[in-house]
Amino acid sequence: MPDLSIDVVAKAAGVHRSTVSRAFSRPEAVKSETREHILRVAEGLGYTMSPLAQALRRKTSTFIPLIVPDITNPFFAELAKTMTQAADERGYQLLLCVTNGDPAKTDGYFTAMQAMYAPFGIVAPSTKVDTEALKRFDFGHKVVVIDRVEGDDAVPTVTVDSRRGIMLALDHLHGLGHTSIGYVSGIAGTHTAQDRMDAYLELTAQSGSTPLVLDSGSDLDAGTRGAEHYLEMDSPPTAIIAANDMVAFAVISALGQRGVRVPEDVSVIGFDGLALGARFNPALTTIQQPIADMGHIAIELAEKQNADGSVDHIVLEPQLLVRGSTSGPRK
Amino acid sequence: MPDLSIDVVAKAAGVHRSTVSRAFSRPEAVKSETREHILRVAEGLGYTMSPLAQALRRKTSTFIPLIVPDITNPFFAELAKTMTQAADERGYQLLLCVTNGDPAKTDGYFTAMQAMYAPFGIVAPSTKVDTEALKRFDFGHKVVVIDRVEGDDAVPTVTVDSRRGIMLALDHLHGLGHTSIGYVSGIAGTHTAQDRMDAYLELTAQSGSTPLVLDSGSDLDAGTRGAEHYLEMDSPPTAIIAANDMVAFAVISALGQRGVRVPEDVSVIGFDGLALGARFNPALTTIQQPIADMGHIAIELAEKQNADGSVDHIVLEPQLLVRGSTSGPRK
DNA sequence: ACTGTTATTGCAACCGATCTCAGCAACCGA
DNA sequence: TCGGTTGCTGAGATCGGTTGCAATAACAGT
Repeated sequence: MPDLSIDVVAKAAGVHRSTVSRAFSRPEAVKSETREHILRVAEGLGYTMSPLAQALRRKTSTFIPLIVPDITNPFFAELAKTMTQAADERGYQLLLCVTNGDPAKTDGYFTAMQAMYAPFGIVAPSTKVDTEALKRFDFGHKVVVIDRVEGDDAVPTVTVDSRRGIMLALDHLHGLGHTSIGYVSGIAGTHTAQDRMDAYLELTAQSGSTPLVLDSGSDLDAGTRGAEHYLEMDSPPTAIIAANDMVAFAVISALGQRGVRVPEDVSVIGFDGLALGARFNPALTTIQQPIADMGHIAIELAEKQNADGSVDHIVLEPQLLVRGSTSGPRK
Repeated sequence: MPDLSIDVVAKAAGVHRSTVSRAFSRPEAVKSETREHILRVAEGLGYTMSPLAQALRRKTSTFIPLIVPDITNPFFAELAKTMTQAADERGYQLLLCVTNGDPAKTDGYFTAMQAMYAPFGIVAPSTKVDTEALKRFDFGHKVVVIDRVEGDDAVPTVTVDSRRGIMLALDHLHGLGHTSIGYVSGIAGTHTAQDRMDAYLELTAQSGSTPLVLDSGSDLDAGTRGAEHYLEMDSPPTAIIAANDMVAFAVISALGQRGVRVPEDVSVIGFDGLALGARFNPALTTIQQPIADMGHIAIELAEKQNADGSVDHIVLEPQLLVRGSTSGPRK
């Protein structure tokens, strides 16, 4: 592969390299006739521009980092999927950055993205986002966060309406005849997690029942602990809301190991709407987040911010997805 | 952030930029005194080298693409996780490339990685790898494949011993007293999938039983179809081997919806050893692949190939992981 | 025919490093 | 003291593009 630089194309097409450059990146600045000729020649040679060289000169690249705590978590995986899609639809390349919840790594990724002239980045946090920390890196580099942030200021966000989601879950369960409904958090740290829990607490109280938090831990073992807690109770709830699908899986699994059946003995509803839920045993009833939309919107927000400086906060509507893990309470 | 180039550091340290360059990338070529001074100054300014500029000049970067068909599949997610880890332990940045099984995209990613001077790439395929296609891009760019390849030649691979895995599963099931054992493929395309199925077929025949393939489709609905097939049988098998964990999940879920219980009515064993399996209902017995090892080894193989041109084919040992989805056959 | 646009294209500096080559000082043995 | 290493640093070309500016061509208007 004879090194294919812009100059060899230029020579082959009989023009100067700046013309080739323009033919690619500013088509309207070149006579259409010439442009087509150049493009044809380039095509023939199998030439593509070097994103590196471009980025270096332009001081802006097409690398966009997606910072997630754990790609193993299907929620982030689905997010990553739709985002890679959305990204390369627009000519970006997604850089997957996995932090394992380590803030130091997050910082590292930020400086790296800075150095690579990333036009912006997407953060799906596992902790409350430190807006100040973000600002430190905000010299021309924008970030959009997939979570709510405190103070509502400089950084665009996209989230789903947690309260509305919990309300949907509660309504569904009430409609089925449940009156005693427990909650397992299993996630903590993000504002979203907080919001879901708060919504549960408030809405339950409002409806006259007493909230019943089976576990508020932040790891996946919350499922196990929640199940144990459930078993110890004199009159356990007839339904359980899990803060997200993964926790719901864990709860059902732990319950199952102890002989409690879902939904026969207790209904369980999750929150996320993972594709995986459809293959669970039983298929999981859940509050579905429009993950695909979130990915696209995150990128749109970032581009919009870059273009006109506007900072939006998009809140999406969740949807109830009824599958097999909920039913009427046992008499 | 006053643009921090190598020149400003050079000026600040009172040396030429080439000395700064050497201080970073070839420390032994600079008087230790000078070097330390430079490093100190750089540190003070908060300077880091531009990976872009480096790559452009050196014609080799630290970007390493990981090409997977679907990050939503937990197997690839776990792989991606350990690989990002392994990658940035060695100073690389992993570029996640999701193909959705589209070979055209794979091609696109290859040319992109070529353009970015990636020192090598990792491919976890969803189809039989076309070695020839790889070669087209092999001008200085190496690839390691997470699957077996035909012909065994120029490309390094890492896989687990499929036959051994199936043997482990079969032994476990036999030990439990099962004699009639079915198989659901649910994946197809890769050599690995082929190998697992072949191993099942052979080993079953060898032990005198007749193989019983419930479904050999390649999508996840194989689970559903397999379950239906199972239900239609006069004397269904007492145990089922699924070609991978995801399919096992699907099978158990589909079976559950039709009132068949695992492991009471039928035992199911998966293949992969996903962390998720521990949270399934019931927790999934499975053949565990050493995914973390695979990630590290893949990178090592690539580096080794770059260094001394050697092409290795590593075959790892799978392990039986007994959890709750298998038990003795019902009388 | 002459001057004032406007459309195209070439020139050359520049982005932030790396690397070969050359220069220079200190050091070595004779 | 002198030629011959050896060690360290500076110069300047180069990687593959981009872009402001100048040059030329083409086209109007009068």
